[in-house]
Amino acid sequence: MPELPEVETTLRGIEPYITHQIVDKVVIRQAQLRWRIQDNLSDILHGQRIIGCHRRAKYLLIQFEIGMLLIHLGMSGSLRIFRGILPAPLKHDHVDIQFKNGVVLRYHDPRRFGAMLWFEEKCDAIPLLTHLGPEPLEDNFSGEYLYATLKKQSRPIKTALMDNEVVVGVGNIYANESLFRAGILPTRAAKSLKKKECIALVDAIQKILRRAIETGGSTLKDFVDSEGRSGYFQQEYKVYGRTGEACQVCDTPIQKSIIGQRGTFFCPHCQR
DNA sequence: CAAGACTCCTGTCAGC
DNA sequence: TGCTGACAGGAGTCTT
Repeated sequence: MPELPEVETTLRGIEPYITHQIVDKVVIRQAQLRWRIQDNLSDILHGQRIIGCHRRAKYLLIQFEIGMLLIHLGMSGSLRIFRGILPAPLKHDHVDIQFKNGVVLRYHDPRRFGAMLWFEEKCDAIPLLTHLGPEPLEDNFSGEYLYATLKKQSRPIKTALMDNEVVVGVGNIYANESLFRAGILPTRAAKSLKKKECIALVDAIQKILRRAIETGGSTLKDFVDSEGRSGYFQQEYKVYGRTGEACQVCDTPIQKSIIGQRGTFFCPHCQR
């Protein structure tokens, strides 16, 4: 799935083209995503101007004067901008948002785990957004914060990292990679981490996410950014999907296990 | 209350 | 080669 770097990359890709633009219509070819897109979305948005685009966790928030369109890319979603001639929709091109100036924002999502929801209430009244923890790249996500938060948690550290109430935007791939870089076994009880380890872990998460954003961001091989280029962060995985391969640091074979129903990859020698 | 299982969906890949 | 089945994955929700 697009993890946070992909969502951020997507935001940066679409934002310049759609901010201040006025919606002409919304064409919905497949409304059944994770939740059904409401039928009258085109009526609601017709003639409405986008006043800003933001990201919170992996949610894209498209702000209008009368409300907000929340878009989640699920695990296989992508958004593309088209100007000029609009190509015929491909399979899984579920929604087009057409603007008065001719620009089209097209939503593509083969597995339909994504979402496109309209809210008229304020952000702090939207349940999806109210229980989210800190953004991983902001100052309030620190080693001290993580240490304090995990202090009483007996669940595995990897499970805690992937919990959006602890920190948002760390999905399975980045949880695996950051634990490897911090030298921490994913099975460790969260509360067993020393403050030093929490600091190292936060540092690893931030380095990996920043690097992924810099390189354009990609997790799934079919991720496509807003102009249709695919990312290439997947070339840099150290443990994810490398079961049996030699650890790049110590040559020990990478092991795989399942934690919280998620594939978990680690080096039993480098991670303690 | 916490932890785990289940759910949505389709493309991909292993196994026969 | 073709078919079947398992699997992946974010995150809300239901079950234990």
